[in-house]
Amino acid sequence: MPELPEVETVRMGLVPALEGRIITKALVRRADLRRPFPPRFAARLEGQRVLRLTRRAKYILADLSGGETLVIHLGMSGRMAVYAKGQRTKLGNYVYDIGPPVEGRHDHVVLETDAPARIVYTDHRRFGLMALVETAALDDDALFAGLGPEPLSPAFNAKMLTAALDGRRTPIKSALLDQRIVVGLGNIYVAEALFRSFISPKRLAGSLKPEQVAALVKASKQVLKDAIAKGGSTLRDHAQATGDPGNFQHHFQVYGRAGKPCLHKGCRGTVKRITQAGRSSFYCPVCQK
DNA sequence: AGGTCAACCTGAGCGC
DNA sequence: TGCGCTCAGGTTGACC
Repeated sequence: MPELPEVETVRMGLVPALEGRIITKALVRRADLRRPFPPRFAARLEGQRVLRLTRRAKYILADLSGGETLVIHLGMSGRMAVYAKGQRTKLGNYVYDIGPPVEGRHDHVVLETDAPARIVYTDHRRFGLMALVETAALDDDALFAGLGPEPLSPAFNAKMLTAALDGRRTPIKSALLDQRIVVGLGNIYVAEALFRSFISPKRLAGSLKPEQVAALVKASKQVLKDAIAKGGSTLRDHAQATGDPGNFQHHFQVYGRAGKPCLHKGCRGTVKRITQAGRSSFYCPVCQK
């Protein structure tokens, strides 16, 4: 599912239910996702107050009053949905109501807070993860050490990206997916950012001209901002914390548009789909060089 | 060292 | 109705 805009959308939706609230109950319905849940996971969450809810890369971070941070990754298909007390919400095939513990087959974690609210983590592919890390040592944890800068921060700029791409013989598509270079971009937004900057995904990372690097930085920031404003992109699984789908999929300019006309003004090209590093890339061979 | 690729897992969609 | 195949917002470890 989620690249930065989807994770950020979910995080913002969780704030009213979690930030400043006490986790009154935690239910963990299986032993693992992509990795095992931490030992005594539910017990370490219950009674904790969530001091703040932030995001780093594609991880949601909940700093807890006891000094640990709950780290959540949504993998490819993870969702987190909030149900306020007394509110009935239809999500997929299931109807939830706070009170009776009715969950679907892939609802792996349920948190309740004194908001009051119930938060349900759903992930049918189980590529997500949850971890507990000492807040003070967060940056040193293996999950975060070595991550590149946040794409929407000033730390992600042309100078920095030029240095990171220097000498790299991997396609620019692969380089941008590498979270050690810059975090948050995934298959969709890399395609969109390259399209907006007229750069072919096949170009070797180290071969970009300075003005192309600058354009890529600018386009990356802009497409991520645009997508956040639309609640992210829903292909299949992404949902905002309300359960509603995102809207940015209606604004894709190349992703998923193979065989359709290039949308760049004056370009008569046709969008092409190729496979790079085992994943689909979409681009216009005519105007993306 | 740097780069590519399969593996993790389930479900949806398609052709036959 | 069902089977087999392909594909899907990510990350990682094994391999060249």
